[in-house]
This record gives sequence, structure tokens and C-alpha cells, in this order.
Amino acid sequence: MRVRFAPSPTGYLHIGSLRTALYNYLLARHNQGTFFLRLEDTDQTRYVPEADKKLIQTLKACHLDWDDGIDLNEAGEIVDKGDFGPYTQSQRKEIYQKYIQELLASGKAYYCFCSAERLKELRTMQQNHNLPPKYDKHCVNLSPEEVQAKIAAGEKYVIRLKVEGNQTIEFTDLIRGPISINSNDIDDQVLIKSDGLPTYHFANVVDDHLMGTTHVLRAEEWISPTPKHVLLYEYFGWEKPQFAHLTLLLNPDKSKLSKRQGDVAVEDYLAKGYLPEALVNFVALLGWNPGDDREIFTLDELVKEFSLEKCGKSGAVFDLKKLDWMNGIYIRQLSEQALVDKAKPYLLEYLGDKKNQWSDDYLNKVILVQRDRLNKLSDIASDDLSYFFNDDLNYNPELLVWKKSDKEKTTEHLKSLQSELTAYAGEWSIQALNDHFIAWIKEHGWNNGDVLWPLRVALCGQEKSPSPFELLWVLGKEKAVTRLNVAVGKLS
RNA sequence: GGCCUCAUCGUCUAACGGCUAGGACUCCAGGUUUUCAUCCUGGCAAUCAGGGUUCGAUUCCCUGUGAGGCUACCA
Repeated sequence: MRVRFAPSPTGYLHIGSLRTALYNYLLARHNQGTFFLRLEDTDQTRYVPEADKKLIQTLKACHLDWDDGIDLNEAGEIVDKGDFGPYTQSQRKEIYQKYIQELLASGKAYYCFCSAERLKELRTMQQNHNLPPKYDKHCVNLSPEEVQAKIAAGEKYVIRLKVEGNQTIEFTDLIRGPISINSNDIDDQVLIKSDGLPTYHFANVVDDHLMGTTHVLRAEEWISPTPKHVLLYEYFGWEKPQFAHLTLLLNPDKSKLSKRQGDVAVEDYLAKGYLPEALVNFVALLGWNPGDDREIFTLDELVKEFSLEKCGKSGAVFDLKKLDWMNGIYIRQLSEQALVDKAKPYLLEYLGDKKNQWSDDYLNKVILVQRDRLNKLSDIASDDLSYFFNDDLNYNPELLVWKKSDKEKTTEHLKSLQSELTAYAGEWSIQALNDHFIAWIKEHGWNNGDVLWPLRVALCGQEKSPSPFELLWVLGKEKAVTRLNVAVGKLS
């Protein structure tokens, strides 16, 4: 088994393309086959500089490795590795020339000199008459002499696929079963454009054959063009690969997932602090399921479980809420060190110029204390956490008084807390602080809420926060005592 | 318009033709010796419609409807 992922360098890696790349990867690895990466850059007008490099980097960030194809060298330049190169289609012009000549010679393709204007007129005419827009084979019967004369005269031309009418073209889709179509519904597809480069259809078939592709796994939007590809394989007398078409990823309104309705670039999700492992896990479940209730999978587990038979046929809406949930699970699975390393850059960026006012240790503690509250790493950059970085807590004094307590009791508790904290010489850990102060409250016969609520508010000025002991742990004794002092002052 | 594909909770999905249509996300309620979050428990919520085939259809067939894709010298 040999499969490929063949993106176009037209921008970023689309989240749907990630899913296609992933499924190809999983299919190859599950079956001990090979997986290769080809660059389909035949449309020069849509080429975006550096897009090819970013594509490779994003794929690598998601840990989808390939056996051969384009890759980045030490210097960050694109190079070929493997025996089937070049893997960039724009470098394969001579190869396509050779094969198109073969088709021309066997009468399966023909030169077309029709101008863009003529084609446009033809199309509007057909639409006005409610006819399917299709090339009218105007140039199909040009004699070799006429063709030579026109070429010699410098006329622009394309080369088209010759499709015979009234044939049934069939193929079996591994996910959807047999699909057949009448050739009357297939256009005489342009194979070689006037710039000499092939269209997707031609390059794709030639390369898949030459590169030994056994299974073509791509998105549903390619079902309709597949009969053209089948025809090409037959014209060449080549063995066809197996086809399997994946479901589309959808916007909430069920249209094809697009930029207009939210982020579609994998790099944007990574930049926001979605972990690649979570993204891969999430996207794997859009159109495939393991057949049981499990939802959390490592890449290796996916490799082990994946099969085409478990792939669905209907489109899947990309649900950000569920992604957030899953990403949160992955964040909570991170080791403390890994979490700190990954979240720190977001915090530093948020703090900007002021970042040097706090020690590394302090920032690490802020991150660790937020662990259960993060759905994505960038959540650490939140104004809700300003009390960690701003000593001037502007809160209403009444907030200090717990709903079941009163002002006098609260003042007393705050004062007691202050002296107890000042005297505290035990270990400075969340657990030790918790144990000590809970025991201390119990000794005095107080309610936890009576004491801990004002402690929280004194420390952070808010009613919602991590536990008071976590706050203490982060802020440190000195800062905490000061804030308790301020709280007492506010109440008097 | 033509062709192709698809159709189970709001969303992702499960269910050899056979229990009360199961799980997850979201939402709601309760619990976890203080709040939020995490975690746990519970709840709301679906077979597009109409015909067949069958003892029995979510499942098979037909028709309709709906949705999406393709219909470029883009992929």
C-alpha cells in the first residue's frame, strides 16, 4: 500500500486538509505501507510564497511524518527525499509533456485553440438555454496540418481530453461503494494549460501512476471529477488506484468549511494554543469512529484502530466547543514542566514590557494554578488574572463579607489570618498551607466559609478564583499579608 | 439547470433486520468539609416524509423532500 498527501501551496494548511493528510497517514501506517508528500503547484497564479514551507512545518508539528516526498533541509530549504522525485509538479513539466504526446498520438487528446472569449460566450449561451455548460468540441476535428499551422503562427492553445459519448464510466469507492456516470456528463477537460503546465486532473493521474500510488484518499469534492481520472487511467492502460472519498468538514450552517465562518488554518489553531495532539485527535473523529465509546486517542492508538470501513459518509460540522473540551483534557494531561513551557510564551506576550517585574518562578506558579481552567494555552493571557500582576485591587469592601457572615466577624477573621500568616513558618506548598489553615480554623471552631471567603477576596479582589491556598502559594507571604492589611482597612 | 453524494438528539456519532435507539460535546440540576474551574452523579434531547419487502425496519427497495459537492486554462 502506498498513499500520498498532495496539497497546493496556496496559503495555509486547511483544517480539512489536515484531516485528509491524517487519514492517509493512518491508512499507510496501519497497513505497514508508505506515505509520501507531493506538492501540487501547477497553478502559478495561486502560488503563495513560503506556503509550501509552512505546509511542511505544520504537518511536522502535528507529528505526521512521511517516507518520501518534499521536505525541509537543515537550511530550511525545500528538498526531495526518496526515489520518485521530483515531488514538486512544476518541476515535472517534461514528464507531463512526454505523456501528453502519447495521448495525442493515440487520439485520446486534442489541441484546442479556442479563445477565452469564445468559451465564455459559449457558456453564457448554454446557460441562457438551460443547457449544461460544456465545451462544444469545436477543435476536435482539426487536421494535423491545421494544428501545425496554428502553432507555427504562434496561436495559444490548450490540450483537451477527448471523451467519447454514451459510455458508462464506473469505479468503486472504498467508502461509498460503486459509482457510475454517463460520459455525456463529462466535459472535454483541459489537460495542459496554455502556459504549458498540466491541470490538476492530468498531473494527478500521471504522478499517482508514476509514484506508485495504490490508494487515493481525498475529500468528497473530488467524487465528481474522478470519472475523468478513471478515463485517463484507461486511456493510458494503467492500473487504477483504489479510490476512497472522505466526508467534507462543514461550517455550522452545513456549507463546506470556509474561512468566512471562523478559523480554518491549522497554524491559527496551533497559535491559539490548541495542542497538535488534541487537534489531530479531534479531527480524526470527524468522519471516523473506533466502533466503541472511546474518544481520546494518541496518534499510535489511531494508527492501530484506523480502518476505511469505519469511515462515515455524511459531512461533519466542525464544533469548536467540543474541540475546546478535548483540548482541555490534553492540557490537563501535560506534565507540570510541559505545561509551563508551552503556556509561558502566551503569558509573556500578554505582560509585554512589564514581564521582567516578575520572577520566572512566580510566572510558573500562575500557570500551574490555572491548569484546570485552561481550554487552550492562550487562555492564560486573560484580564481575569490581573490580580496576579496588579497590587491595586479595586473591589467593593462589602464583597469581603461572606453571605452567611457579618462585617464584625469578617474583620476579626482577617486580623487573625494576618497574624497567623505572619507567624507561619511551615512549608510553602499548596497542600501544607491548606492543611495548616484548615486545621487552624477548626481549632477555633469557625466556619470555613467565614474565614476562607474573605481571604480569597482580600487576595484577589474577586469572588471567583483559584482556591485561597493556591492564591497564597503564588502571591507569597509578604504580598498576602499586605493585601490582608488593605482588606482590614477597607472594612473599617 | 444538469450530474454526483449524503440523510439518527442542536453538534460528533453507535446500534448481525430483533430489549426502553447507546455514548460524547453543549445546556440544566445535584454532589465533591468556601467560590470558579476540574472531577462525579443525574436530566433534557434524534431515526426527514410517504410507500413497499418482512412476523418484525434506524437498518433493505422505491418515490418525494432536504442538505452538500461538482459543473474553470483552481485545486
